[in-house]
Amino acid sequence: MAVTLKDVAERAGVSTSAVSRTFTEGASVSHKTREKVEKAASELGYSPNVLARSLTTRRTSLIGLIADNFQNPMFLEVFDQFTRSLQRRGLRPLIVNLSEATEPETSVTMLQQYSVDGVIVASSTLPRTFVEAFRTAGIPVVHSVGRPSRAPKVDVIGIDNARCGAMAAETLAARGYRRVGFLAGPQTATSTVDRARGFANELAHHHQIEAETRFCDGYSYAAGYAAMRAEIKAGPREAYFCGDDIISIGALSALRDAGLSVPGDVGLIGFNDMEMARWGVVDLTTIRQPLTEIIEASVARIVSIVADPDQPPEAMTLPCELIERGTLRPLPGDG
Amino acid sequence: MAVTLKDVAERAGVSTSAVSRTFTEGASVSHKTREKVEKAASELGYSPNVLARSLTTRRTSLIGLIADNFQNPMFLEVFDQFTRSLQRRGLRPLIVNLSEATEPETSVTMLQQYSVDGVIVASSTLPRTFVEAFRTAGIPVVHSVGRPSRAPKVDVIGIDNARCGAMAAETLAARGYRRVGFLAGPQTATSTVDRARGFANELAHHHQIEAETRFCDGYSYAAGYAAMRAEIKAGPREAYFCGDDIISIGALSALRDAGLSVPGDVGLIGFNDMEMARWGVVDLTTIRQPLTEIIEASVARIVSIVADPDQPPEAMTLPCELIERGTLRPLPGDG
DNA sequence: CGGGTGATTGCAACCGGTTGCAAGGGCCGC
DNA sequence: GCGGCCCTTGCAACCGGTTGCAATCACCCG
Repeated sequence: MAVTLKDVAERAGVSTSAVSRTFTEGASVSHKTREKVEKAASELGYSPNVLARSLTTRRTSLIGLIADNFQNPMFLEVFDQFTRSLQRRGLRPLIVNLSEATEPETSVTMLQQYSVDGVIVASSTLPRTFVEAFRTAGIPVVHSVGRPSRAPKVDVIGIDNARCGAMAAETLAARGYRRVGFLAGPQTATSTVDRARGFANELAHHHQIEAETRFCDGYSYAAGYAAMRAEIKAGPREAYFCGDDIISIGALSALRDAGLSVPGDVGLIGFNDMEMARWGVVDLTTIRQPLTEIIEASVARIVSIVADPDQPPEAMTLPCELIERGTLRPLPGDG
Repeated sequence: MAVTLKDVAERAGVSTSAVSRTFTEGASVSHKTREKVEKAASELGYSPNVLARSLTTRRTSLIGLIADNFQNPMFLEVFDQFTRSLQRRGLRPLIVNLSEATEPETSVTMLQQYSVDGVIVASSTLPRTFVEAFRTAGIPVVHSVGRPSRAPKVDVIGIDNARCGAMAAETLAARGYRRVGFLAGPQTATSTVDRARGFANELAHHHQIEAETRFCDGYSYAAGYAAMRAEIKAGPREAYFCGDDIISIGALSALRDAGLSVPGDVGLIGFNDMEMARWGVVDLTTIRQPLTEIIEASVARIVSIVADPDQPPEAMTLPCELIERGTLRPLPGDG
């Protein structure tokens, strides 16, 4: 059916090695042979079978891309950037949607069966052990949007979540909010735990501020909406730090549905600065996570590990910044 | 490095064929041999190399999934559902992000090199010829969210865009709007052209209604926002049919930013019924595209074609329905 | 013109599996 | 106890490539 190396070799009147070499960068082929082969190949419409090649070269250019959150629109940006970045380097993303099953073994086995060159885990909620399972299996892996630590067991690229929590706390404090809350992500997500810790630690310096945390079921609109409904029922606080922009938007909707205004009645500060935060109907004050940089670094890192697997794992922490928009009241004396 | 068939065979004291057969459904192996092999395999942590196997079986379980719009949050739902649906059937999605280059040859060659079993093109904007290139190359292909037609050259699963355009027109007419507009997608997208035609044809029955079409740069928030800005500048119409929910949301934001209320000053009806349309801050009246059904049917179809490639291509048209929310004024006499 | 050099080439083994075929083995009935 | 049948099993060829090695070739120099 498909045209093979042998077909080309026959047509060009050379050995299969010659053909193979024509398609292998840096192999020794004379100009004349190359011409004959290329002519035959293009007449036949030949292109080498990457999978067969991978058997001997031990390179598939396949990269497993694992994600577990398809409810958060930010992940479309994540996919867009990852797929583009990988493609630009000639790599192919093999997607694993982890929404259904989360045992590491399944994913490890599956990606092993496909001989992926490496794996990128793009999740801030998956446990560290999940990611480590790949390294244990000898598959190069990078944890993107993960939780950096000292002496990490796998490569991690992410942000200082505790620092970000503190940043949110400072921001709320500076605006004079006294009764504040943290609408956190799921309690099992390390990112949430760190943000909560940073938030609480910073607020400990501000004795007049009283804070409370409520965990959401997930990083999703529905979870944010439900959490804010519960808050409203219990009597809402003055302002909330939300563990993710999408939670903010859920909360924002719940507030508006309840006839409360933002930032008039309640202030909100989100996290991520996804594209929707900029939308006029949302206009969310938030803490920006440098997504593009994280993704670019993750891809660069996996490429580097694939090329030289014996590198010790590193943690890379990228800086976040406050993006002020319209969901918090202005700084006192600011107009 | 990795453990192979041969390692297992040696350890189990059997031939490689025996091992291969234990891992092949329906092959003839005695209970005793199978036990020995399974024991050895699990001790060694063996799992067969799918790529090597594919060389002889001619099946990779790889399905190319091509998309060209990562600006529209609806596509996260599309990815979620496609990846899950494929995984459920033991298939692996190989993503191609077409945002950068759109020559069919590149994608065809690339997917051919990876011996994908089939390809799903998930786009309502890519030209038909793009999809047909796969069939020409002998790769099973399904055009999902495409434009069904009589005697299609490739399998297509989609909706009746003209009918949907008409539905939008009827809806606006019934609510007594007189000066209406269509904020269309890109002029090159067949989906847009069909919707525009249906919209215009239906309005032709309503002589008192005056309509106009404005094409957007793409199915994105930014495009919708910009288009509505231009409309406002030119003096906005009473209501708009938007070629996509995301365009509606862009338009909605532009209207609110300009101090206009929806549906008080301007009415909006969208298209797709993506999840965000349900959000409180959006609450968009829209025409629902049966995404889940389209995706499920697309996957079922590609599986069927892969199993039996000689089927003539079919077009499948699924029904849409009006979802009434809060961005159009009520029907006259409706309260 | 012979020997030496480096570039080019083909052979054959190999990558990790599958599978047609024929031989071997167990079990049955007679 | 024997022949026959069917289930198991291993051999070896093959899937579509790559690559070490040795042979060949062209060319240069003395």
